[in-house]
Amino acid sequence: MARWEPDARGRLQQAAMSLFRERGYAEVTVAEIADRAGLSKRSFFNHFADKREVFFANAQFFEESVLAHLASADPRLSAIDATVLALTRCGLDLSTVTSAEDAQTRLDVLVATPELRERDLNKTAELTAAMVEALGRRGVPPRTAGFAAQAGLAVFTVAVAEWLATPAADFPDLMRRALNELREAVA
Amino acid sequence: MARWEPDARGRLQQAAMSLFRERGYAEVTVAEIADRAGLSKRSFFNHFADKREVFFANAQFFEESVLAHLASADPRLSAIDATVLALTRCGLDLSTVTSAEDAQTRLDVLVATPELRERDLNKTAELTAAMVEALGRRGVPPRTAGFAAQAGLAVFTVAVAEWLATPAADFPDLMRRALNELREAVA
DNA sequence: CCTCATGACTGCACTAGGTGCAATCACCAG
DNA sequence: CTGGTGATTGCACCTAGTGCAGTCATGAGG
Repeated sequence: MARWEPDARGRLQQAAMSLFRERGYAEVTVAEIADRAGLSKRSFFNHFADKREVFFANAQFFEESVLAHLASADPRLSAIDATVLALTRCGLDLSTVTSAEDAQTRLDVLVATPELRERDLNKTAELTAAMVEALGRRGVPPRTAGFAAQAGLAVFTVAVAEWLATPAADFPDLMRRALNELREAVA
Repeated sequence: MARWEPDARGRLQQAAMSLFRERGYAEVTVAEIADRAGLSKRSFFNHFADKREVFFANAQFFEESVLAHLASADPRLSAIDATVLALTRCGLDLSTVTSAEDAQTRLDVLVATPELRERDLNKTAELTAAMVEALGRRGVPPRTAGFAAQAGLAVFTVAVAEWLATPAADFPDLMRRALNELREAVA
């Protein structure tokens, strides 16, 4: 028998998410999360830098996915096309892993908690920076890369919101439409 | 003689900014800020919701300025044109009130402090939402307004960075150039 | 079989951000 | 003279987060 139950990090994440869903982020203490996971408060902070991070434990997976798709996109594509393509594929990947309801409840906790929205913006900014770097490796100048990455993510956000509202819709099509709307908006 | 020195809020803000410049945000405690302003820690939290807010005390002024310019822009202008115009005027206003060095040192503290960068993203998001609402009052549909506001702010950020690097440059021209670059990037 | 380094986990003490509540007291209106 | 207002405060308290020293099963090597 193992000295400790396996996957402490995963247990903390699950305990946290269920508690957040039950009572809301603000009403849950780190000590409670750790308790439910069978660990100490101190151990929680060995696995997560702060209380907010546990909510974004799988967001890193998303970032890696975007970057991988971006790296493998046809080098002849323009910055914006490569970005939108990568995010489209990412969205499709995500929709196979996560159900629309899970995504929705997660989003509910997010929008209900200013502290988490703030951190979410930060994650998005970090992702943007990483995408700029990835585009840089494709020879895209930084300024252009910054605009393309921000535009791509704006389009993605809109498309995901649409998809949550109508899960039957075709995601790549939603991305195309949103991109066209953005183009018209800045023209 | 007044019971209390006037402008407690302003004193707190000044005390905070000078301490942040001297030793960096993280090395300063709220108690120290309150001390220097001749107030108690408890009073600090009567004026500011948390430690980060004191750094953005005048950001609200900027938001009001943007919205005023947006409301007074020619109604025949497109969403993106009105947005960029408003931000251009705002930038000009700001450059008459604040010196480039002050803006630069403020920016230095910002970029050196993850906690403040996070809050800054939040402020930008709130401003975006307010701009979307203002554009809505001009009859712009929400989706278009969202894209225009985000694009405008992306352009503004780039133009301000350029202006800080070369304060002699013509700000409206920097805005025009940045907007053109964005259009090319998403085309 | 012994030993030793490793590494996940823990307890403890401590700092600092943040809140609720009751009290203070100059100022001002009636 | 009196009572209300409002900025300020002290105090008790909670929670997030950190540094440090210690525990102890496991696994490699002698």
